[in-house]
Formats: sequence, C-alpha cells, structure tokens
Amino acid sequence: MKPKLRREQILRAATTVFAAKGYHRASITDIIERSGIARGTFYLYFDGKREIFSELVDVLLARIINCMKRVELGPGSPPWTDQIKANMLRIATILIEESELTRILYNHAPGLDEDFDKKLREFYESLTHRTADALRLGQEMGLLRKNLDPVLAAHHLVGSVREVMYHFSATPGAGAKLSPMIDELMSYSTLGLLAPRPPAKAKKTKKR
Amino acid sequence: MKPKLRREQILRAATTVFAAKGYHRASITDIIERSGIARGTFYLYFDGKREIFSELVDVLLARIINCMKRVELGPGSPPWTDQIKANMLRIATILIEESELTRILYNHAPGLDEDFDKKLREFYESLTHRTADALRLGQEMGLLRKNLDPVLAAHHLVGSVREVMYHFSATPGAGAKLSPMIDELMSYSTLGLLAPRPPAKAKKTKKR
Amino acid sequence: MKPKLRREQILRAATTVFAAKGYHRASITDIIERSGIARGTFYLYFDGKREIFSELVDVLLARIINCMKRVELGPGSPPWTDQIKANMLRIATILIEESELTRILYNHAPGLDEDFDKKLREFYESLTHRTADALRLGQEMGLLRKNLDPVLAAHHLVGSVREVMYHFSATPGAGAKLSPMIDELMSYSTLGLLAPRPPAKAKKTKKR
Amino acid sequence: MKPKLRREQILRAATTVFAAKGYHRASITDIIERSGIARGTFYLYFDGKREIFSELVDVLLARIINCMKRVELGPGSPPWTDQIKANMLRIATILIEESELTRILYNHAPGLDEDFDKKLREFYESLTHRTADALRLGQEMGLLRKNLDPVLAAHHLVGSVREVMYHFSATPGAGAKLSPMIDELMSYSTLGLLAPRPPAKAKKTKKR
DNA sequence: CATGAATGAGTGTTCATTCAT
DNA sequence: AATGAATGAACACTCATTCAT
Repeated sequence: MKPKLRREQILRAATTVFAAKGYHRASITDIIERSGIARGTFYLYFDGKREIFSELVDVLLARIINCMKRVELGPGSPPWTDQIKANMLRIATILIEESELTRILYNHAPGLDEDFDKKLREFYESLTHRTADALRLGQEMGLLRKNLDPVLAAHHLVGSVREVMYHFSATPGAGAKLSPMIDELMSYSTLGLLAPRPPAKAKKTKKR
Repeated sequence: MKPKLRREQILRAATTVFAAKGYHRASITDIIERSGIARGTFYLYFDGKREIFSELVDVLLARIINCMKRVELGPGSPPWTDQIKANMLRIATILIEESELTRILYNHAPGLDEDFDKKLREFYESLTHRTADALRLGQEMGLLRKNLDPVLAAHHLVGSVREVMYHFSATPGAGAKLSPMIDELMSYSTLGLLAPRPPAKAKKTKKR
Repeated sequence: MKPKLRREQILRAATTVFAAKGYHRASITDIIERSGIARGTFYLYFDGKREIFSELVDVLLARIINCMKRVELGPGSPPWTDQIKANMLRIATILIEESELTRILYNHAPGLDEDFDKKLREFYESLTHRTADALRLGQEMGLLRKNLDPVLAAHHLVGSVREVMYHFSATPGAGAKLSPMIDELMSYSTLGLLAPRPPAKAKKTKKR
Repeated sequence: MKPKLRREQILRAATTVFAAKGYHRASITDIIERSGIARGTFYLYFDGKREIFSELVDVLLARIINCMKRVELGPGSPPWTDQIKANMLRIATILIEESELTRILYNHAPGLDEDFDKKLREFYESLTHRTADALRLGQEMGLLRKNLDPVLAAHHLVGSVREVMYHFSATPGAGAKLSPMIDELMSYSTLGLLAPRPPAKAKKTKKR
C-alpha cells in the first residue's frame, strides 16, 4: 500500500480511537487493531503514541488558525459583521467535518504532557489575544462601547463560541442550520457589545 | 491521628498533586509522599486513585450546584438580575477559594473513565438545562427576546461564564474585583438578550 | 524479607544470569525467575537492567582498585617484589572468589553503552598508567633496565596478568596453587625486566 | 553492480558500523544506510546480522591463523627467534591493516551467541595450545628453562601479545615503529623465559 | 537483481493495589 | 491503625527478517 494512504489510514483509525477513549485509555494496540496493521507498521509511520496524537491536534489547530482571516475595516471591504460571521462559519465547518477530532481537542487533550498543555494554552491565549485586539480596534472605530474591558469581553466571546461550537459539532446533522445559528449567536453578543444605539429621539444616555 | 483529620490531610495533599500534575501524571506515590503517610495507609482511607479524585471533584460540583438558588420572580423578590448576580458571586467565590480544584476540574477531568466523563457531562448538561429553563421563563415574562433559542443562548451563557470564571480563578488576587467584573460580564450578555428596548417613546425605567 | 537481603538475593541471581548469558542475552525475566520474585519487585531495588549490571561491575572494579596498595620502597619496607606479589594475590583472590563476576567483566562488558565502555576503558588505562609509573620509578631506582619503554612494558604486564588471571579464576580449585603460580608468573616478567645481572665475578645467586 | 563487488561493499560498510557501535548497538539499518542499498538487498547477500558479523570475524581469525608459520628448528632454518618475530610481524601487520576489525574482535565479539563465544574461545585456546607446545619443545631443546609451566607461560605470552597488539593497532601511525616494538616486547618475555644464563665463568655470548 | 513496506515476537518498565506484619 | 514490601497486568516500543512487486 502506498505510504501516503497507509499514513492516512492510521491517522483515521487513531482519530476514532482517541475520540472514543481519550488519550490515556487508548492503546497502541487499539489503534493497530482498528487499522488492521501490525505493531511495527505503526512505528514505521509515527514516532509513538504521543506523536500521532500531537499531529492530530496540531493539524486541527493549524486548520483553525489558518481559516481565520483578519477583519478588514477599509472602505470597500464587506461589513465587519459579515467578515466575522464568515470566520465563524469556516471554523464551525471544520469542527463539524472533524467532529471526532473536535471531541478529542475539547475533552482529552490536557494533562498529557507539560509541552502539550502549553501548546493548547497558547492556542487559547492566542485566540483571546486576537479577539481582544479586535475589540480594542472596534472601540477606537466607535463600533463598540468605550467602557468595556477588552480582555474580559474576549474571554466571554471565546468561551461562548467554544461551548456553542462544541455542542454544535457533536450534534449530527447540525451543518444544515449553521448559518442562522451563527447569526443568532452573534446577535447575543453583538447587541450587547455594540456602541449604544443612537436611540430614536431624545434620550439621555441609556445607562447600561 | 484522628481518622477525620487524616482523611482531610490526604485530601489536601491529593488536591495539590492533582492540580499540579493532572490525574494521569499524578501518582499514588506523589500523594502519599506529600501526605507523609505510608502506602497502605492511603488505602485505609480511600478506595483508590480514581475514588479520591472522584471525591474531590464531586465535592466541588456539589458545592457549586448547592450554592445556586433558583431565581424567584414573585413580587417582593429582589430584582432577578440581582439574584443571578448573587448566584454568580457565590460560584465565583467557591472557584477562587478552591482554585486548585478548579484547575483540576477544567483541565484534567475528562478522559479518565466512562462513568466519570458522564458525570461531568451531566453536570454541564444540568447547568445548561437549568439556564435554558430560566431563559424560557424570562421569555414568557416578557423580559427576554421572544425570538431567541433558549438552548443556544444557554450554551452561550454557560460557555461565557465557564471561560471567564476559569481565568478569574487562575488570577491571583482576583477576588477583590469580583463584583464589578460580574456586573460587566452580565452586561455583555443581558443587553443582548433582553427584549428589544422599546424605542423612542415613553418608558418607565426598564432597569436591568 | 529484609530489603538488604532481597537486594543481595537479586544481585546474586543477576550475577549468575549475566555470567551465563551475557548482558544482552540476559533478560529481566531471567533474573526475576531465578530470584523467585515478581517483575515489579526487581524495579523496587534497581533502576533497570543497565543499572544492576553496572553496579555489579562497579563493585568488582572498586574492590580490585582498592585492594591494590602502592609499593613502598623506603628502608624498612618489605622487599618490593613481595609487595607486588601481595597485590597480585589480593586481586587473584577476589577474582577467584567472584569468578562469575570475573567472567562477566572479561567477556560481556563492552559494547553495552558508550558510558559503560568508557568506564571500562578508563579502568584499564588507569591500571596501565599506574604500572607504567611504577616501572619508571623502578628504572630510577636502578632496579629495572634503563632502556625499556615503560608504557609498552606496562601493556605487556597488564595483558599478561589479565589473561592469566582470567584462566585461573575460571579453573575450579585454582585457589590452592595461587601463591606458587604468582611466583612463577612474576618470574616470567621480572627476570626479563630486571637490570642486567652483574656478570662475571662473585655471586651468591641474587635471584628474583 | 557485480555481485562480488556489492558483497564487498556491504562487508566494508558493516565493518565500519560494527567497529563504531559494536555488534548489539549496530543495526541492519545502519549497515544498509552506509551501504546505500535497500533492506532486502542486504539479505540477498547475507543470511542475517549474525552471519555477516561472523563472516567478518572468521575472515580475520583465519588470516591470523594462516599467517602464523610453525617454527622450524632444523639446521639451515633461520634462528627461531627470528621466526617468532616474523610471525608476530605478520600478525601485527594484519591487525594494523584491519584496525576496525581488530576493534570488533577485541571489544564486541563475546556475548553474542553460544556458538560464537565458543568459536572465539577455541581460537584463543588454540593459540595458547600451540604456544604451550612450542614452549615444551623449547624446553626439550634446552632453549628454555626446564622449570617453567608451559601452559601458564603460554597464557602469559598470549595475554601480553594480545594486549600490546590491541593498543598498537588502535594507535594511528603505529606501523612505522613495528619492528623495534616487537623486538622490545620479545625481550620482555624471552629474557625471562630463557634457560638460566650460565653465570660467572666462561661465556660465549649465548646467542638468543 | 533490487526494493522497501510489512511483520510480530520480544523486552524493559510502570504503577495502582494488596496484605502480612 | 499503620506500614511498606511485594505483586503482576498492562503498555509502549524495537528491530531482524520476509516477501510481494
């Protein structure tokens, strides 16, 4: 069999096994049995249990990072809300496509290794940072409330999206209703984060 | 030594060890060394590694569940926003007090055992259910938008709180700024989840 | 069983196993079966296969190094030949006592590990150095030929003793004839290394 | 490529690899990588790891055995000391030429296999036997002391030569000083092994 | 002749748990 | 109650060898 294919076959088997049992309860034996290969074959393609797991997670994290496009505010760009929605759609699509990997990422990744934990922590920190930066920019542009705490709001957003996406990816057939779901989810946060709407007529600073 | 005390001594040691290393990387050896007891003594007080870990997590989950009070909407009750805030304050206080256990709960709990995973899942499902029920009630009372999806919004809220609380409990000295932080966090969601504000015209203090 | 005894029991078993099969063909299973202990028990007392082997060899090398006493040439000291003979007797006694360890040392030690090979090499280099130094001293004192190469002669001596001792220790019941054997062996080399005997004249057989 | 050449190419690669790492730490992978051939190709030319190693050692041992010529004492033969020296020169030349194989032979050969160990043992036993026989003959001819133990002396000689040759072959550029070195080495033993010199009186330069 | 993907028996090591003292 | 020596099932990983192409 072609090495490329075999590699993918093993990765697929490993994904399922790790998703079903988690890192620690999964054994190399599980993976090779599901792959239908011999023990040694596994080690021909991967350096070990930690490494194949790491590769699985790395690939997913990289796909997510790479599918996110920086929001452009220039004239001629699409509305920023559309850009954010497009980002969320791309992420959600990946997570739904790879719902097994998502399960792994959410449930079984921490506690494996100091390095590994660090990698995950950095991923979430990076998400939060980028979100906080975007929020600050929104504040400067007058799109968002001046008095919100960008870091706290970033945690709020990341947490919200994280939790929703997880359940969505675990729900079979969720893909269909993806777009309205994201509209709805965005409405929960945006309507609260927006700069106070210029009210109809006379008003005196709706206090929050 | 009094059995009661010894038990607590071991629980304390285990908490620290599990928080530092996570369930799998922590060993019974770590726990007994930190407790200053002999190997066999540990098994006099606990049935095993899984069990002591389980007890630790159970106690935390029970404290959280128990500190949450159902929101009363009757006349004479405090404003419902105040009641929710009080709940969040109580939870946050526990999580900050027990920041080691919190770390365990967030980072190392899943993937240990089918039963254990189920227990955690049920905890979060219960949180989400209760939240969704509350949201439905809010809708019926006209406090919340009619067109929001209670389950989705519940995930949104649980995720937001979960993420924020985690970072808050991990931040030393966070306890001091707890109350304003919760006000702020609540504002992010509530302003977005509230029924659309009656525009323009007459109003009588729709307050949060 | 007392830890001290158990340790010795395992060391004995390991000695026999390593002597019979050599480092690589010996397995932990062999050692524990011969010890009559469980797998885990072995690792309670030793860090691993390499380590127990290393300890065995280290102990033997240390005993040999420590039993060798520097030759004193001062007036009042025993004749230097007697001192050398005493050293050789002590070494030979150890090697005969520990004939299994000797077999290990001679036959199976190299090729295990870079560090280990180095240790052995250094042991022999140290022996050779000390011998060469002693030979130089002997030359200065006029006891040995001026024109011999101390390093070459040291190799010659070390090799001679090494080979003879090995066969001697492998011969059952060799201990009895130890003293004359050493006299004989020494005569082979000393009579060749001695300063040329005063020829011609009066003599009363200054022999060795 | 011609089979003959390929075989030699692999043998060369194997020699270097075994010399560098020793039998056990050397892997077939090392050998094929250094040979630049595929895995299967190796097994086209050799039956396995043990076999190629064995061939390497066998060839060296055979060359050594074959280069040794029995000492002739008949009238018309060169002096017996010259014949011995010629033997030693031939051996030393081989060992220096094949210093990598020599390193293998000395350091990594034992402990591989019962058969293999036996072969080596027999090689040394054969050397010792032949030496002892020669010594006995020397005694009968009156060239050597009557009271020396031929077997012990043979071990002494074999050990001496073995050790010296090893260090010599490991010393780069040692070939140049070969002849005087051997003279010197022989003097160490012969002057001690010769029949006692007729003391005092009449002398006619006992030729050695 | 050559290849290199595949094999699987074998090995060292870990660690939660037990139980005689 | 307390101890800590002993247990052994479980596991990840290696590598010489084979064989279909």
